[in-house]
Amino acid sequence: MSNKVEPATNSRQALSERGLRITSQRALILGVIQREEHLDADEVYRRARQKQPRLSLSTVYRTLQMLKKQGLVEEIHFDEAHHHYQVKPATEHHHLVCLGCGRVIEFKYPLSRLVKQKVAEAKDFEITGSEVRMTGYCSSCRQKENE
Amino acid sequence: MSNKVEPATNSRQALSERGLRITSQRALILGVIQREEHLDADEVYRRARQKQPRLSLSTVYRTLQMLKKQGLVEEIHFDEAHHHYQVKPATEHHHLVCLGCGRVIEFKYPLSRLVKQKVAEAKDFEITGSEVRMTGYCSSCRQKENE
DNA sequence: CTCAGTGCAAAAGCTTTGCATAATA
DNA sequence: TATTATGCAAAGCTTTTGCACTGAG
Repeated sequence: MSNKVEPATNSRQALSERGLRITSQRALILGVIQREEHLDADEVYRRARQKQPRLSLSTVYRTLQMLKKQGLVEEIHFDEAHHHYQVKPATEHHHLVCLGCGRVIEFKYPLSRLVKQKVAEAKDFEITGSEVRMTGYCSSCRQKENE
Repeated sequence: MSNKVEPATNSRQALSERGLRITSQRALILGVIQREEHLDADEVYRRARQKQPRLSLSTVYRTLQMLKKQGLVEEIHFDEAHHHYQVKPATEHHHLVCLGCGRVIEFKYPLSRLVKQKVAEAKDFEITGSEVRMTGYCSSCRQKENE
């Protein structure tokens, strides 16, 4: 009950505490990625432009990069040539990427906390983010192959 | 003792079994990535060109992509805009990427076999590759920050 | 001999950057 | 008002592709 705060509020606070300005563009972009997970830059752009048509793609890139640097957003890597973004999720989940159809399936991965701790200790490394990404073939793609 | 074969031989076999030609370029590229881990395409290119100056960068990209499709090579994703490659390692290891200095630290991760099995069952997914990537700050970067 | 693979050059993304303008604190 | 952030356009990267030629099988 103590630190259950509206995430948008949280992020705004984090920004202004660090002397960063809260512009309408940043608020909008933050809203978009809070509403929907692992969008790429262009998808964020297209959604945001519906509310603010003069928004530029460079602002999207700059904002995403800034949020990443501030630790508010994670960059995730599917098999493609570009990056996807998500606000740091409260309940950690990771990704299964199908090499056949490109579909991305999420899975919860509760062991990671333990693993993180062990790795952090062993390597004297402060871990701020983690991504588990597995590739393979989903059931429907395997079926197709056997026809 | 039974299936401990020279990896290069292994890969060549795998290719010819699938009706793919073994050209001097492919042999060379395979050799390069067997000798050194997580190189990016351009690094592979530069090393390979020392032995075969007429090699083209497109061939490197095409070969790496083909080897990935054949499951002989894994694509790994550091924080940069391009991909790195490694032959599928016998002893699985993953990566810790320092956001301060960019250094990449490897770590062994024995739990993954178990996790893979569980995830594969739960999601009905055939897993062919996995990558665990953690980001954060290494000890020397943390020290610098506290000075 | 045939067709898969290569080299070259050009195209096609995604992402970054310079600079003048606009907006926040 | 003093900066910081934005928009636009152009540049910069990595990666992909078309096409004629070469070489493995």
